[in-house]
Amino acid sequence: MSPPLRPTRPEPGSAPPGARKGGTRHDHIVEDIRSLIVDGRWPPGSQLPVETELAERYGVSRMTMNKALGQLARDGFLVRRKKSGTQVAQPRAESAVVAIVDIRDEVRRSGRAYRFHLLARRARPGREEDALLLGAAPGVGEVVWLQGLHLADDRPFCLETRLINPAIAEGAKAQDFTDLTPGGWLLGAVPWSVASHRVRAVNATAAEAKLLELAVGEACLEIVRRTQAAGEWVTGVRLLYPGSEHQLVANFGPEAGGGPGRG
Amino acid sequence: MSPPLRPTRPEPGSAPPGARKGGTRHDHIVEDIRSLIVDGRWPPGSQLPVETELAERYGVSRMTMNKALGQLARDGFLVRRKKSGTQVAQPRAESAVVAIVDIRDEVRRSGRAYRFHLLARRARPGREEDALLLGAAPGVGEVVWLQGLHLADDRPFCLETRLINPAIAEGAKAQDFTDLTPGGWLLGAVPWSVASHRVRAVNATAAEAKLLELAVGEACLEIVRRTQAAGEWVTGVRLLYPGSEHQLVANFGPEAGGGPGRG
DNA sequence: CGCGCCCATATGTCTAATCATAATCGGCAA
DNA sequence: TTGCCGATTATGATTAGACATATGGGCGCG
Repeated sequence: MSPPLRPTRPEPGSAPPGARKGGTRHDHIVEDIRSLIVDGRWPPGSQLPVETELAERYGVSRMTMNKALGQLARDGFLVRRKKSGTQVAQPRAESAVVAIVDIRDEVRRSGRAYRFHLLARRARPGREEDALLLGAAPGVGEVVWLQGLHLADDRPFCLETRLINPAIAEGAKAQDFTDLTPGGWLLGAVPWSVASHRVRAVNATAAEAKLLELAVGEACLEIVRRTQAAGEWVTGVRLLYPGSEHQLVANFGPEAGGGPGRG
Repeated sequence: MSPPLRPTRPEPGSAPPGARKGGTRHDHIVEDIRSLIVDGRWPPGSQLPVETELAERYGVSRMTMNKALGQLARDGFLVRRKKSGTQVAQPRAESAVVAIVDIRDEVRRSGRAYRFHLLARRARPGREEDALLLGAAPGVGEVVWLQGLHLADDRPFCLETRLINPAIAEGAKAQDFTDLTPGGWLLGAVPWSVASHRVRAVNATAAEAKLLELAVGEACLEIVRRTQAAGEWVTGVRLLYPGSEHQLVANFGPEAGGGPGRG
């Protein structure tokens, strides 16, 4: 069950108390310990010295050490239990997180020119098939349906099909989406959003293939995002990427922690 | 650009100082403010009272309030800048995180019986094509190559192709994978792992389609995971899911935060 | 009127101290 | 030997106080 060698009381490797140059003290400590763990110098399951001793070794107060250890625990690198002390966490599952980023940023980051081309827009009553995009029936009210193409260097990059709740996102009927993307506009117009995502692989239909300039049946990455605000649905969108064009990438440590920025 | 109504100094809604029942004080405050934000009562961009005032209203010290606000800022709900004070964050991008979970857990959670069927295993010198799975050349040493099928109720669920570094993962040549999955075995045998993931949509080749009992060319979700330990590659794996079978789901708040557990 | 300096201010960080909580360890008794 | 119970101990939470730092706005000078 357990590897042959597993130390029990690791030393805080190369951590001379006065050797930091930038950042705050507990940030420095967090980075130091994180590297010790990721590099394998502190294997999972190994016991850390007690808080007071670590604080002494790093030359900080127990509170500062506590903050650093608490952060590492919150990020999934450490497991802390009363009395038992602090241990390096075991990698729990082959889980990961994948970031889905904004399309415009994505295109621009790849050094290509971004453009959005609105293909169609209609205001119509909600239908039953809309539930596919929204997860639930849109209700009796009117919805705004639209379809557009995200272009990278004027070549198709992603096909967007979207439903907007005009009751919440006013102006959706009037908004000109020739330059601004519906997503970007909504982000500015709607107060808040909680969303759920679904990622699948699908074969391109004839219509989709034509718009994306693909062969019929080519594998595409489908991302469906449903956004809510204050309990009401705001928008449902289906993004279709050619499989050859797009990929989701994640680099991560033990659990999922760390995250994008760190403040 | 901005919504018509946007309060500037919101009140800490239903937060009487003595009305908490469980959890710690700053956890309670975090939950309270989070709900205020998610419910839309504190719209993005609105200014919060200063730390000292909030601390007074909640009946805690500034340190505790600071901890709560710092946590909310770390999770992306708030933006804090010196002098300017604390504001509710604008939803910055249409970004999300998607969790990739362990296959066995995944199958079992869907109520089906899980089984792994090893198709082939070979120990051979590293080749140049292995870089596709590992990101870099495997070096001069020997590698263990294997292919197997994850079955749900004895029907193909996922095709796994894997390379293992036997120098690190000893026993890879001898291990019997008829019941235990290679991924599960590696997690127990190898001390630590840092991994990178890539998710794409691909069309099934003839060989893949036959193994997964699909039509040739059917869209599949491809997940490539490269795992390292102590700077050395441990394993590279390619998981191929039929697009109709598999989907990745994410539910999330404003940025990516919140995460799995919080305690 | 415009530019730049200065300071009030709000957050950021850190400390020492105290109380709370939980879990382990060891002793004691049945 | 076994089981229970309390003492020990390590983390967790919280507080008041102090200093650091950045910055936005006001004020003065050119």
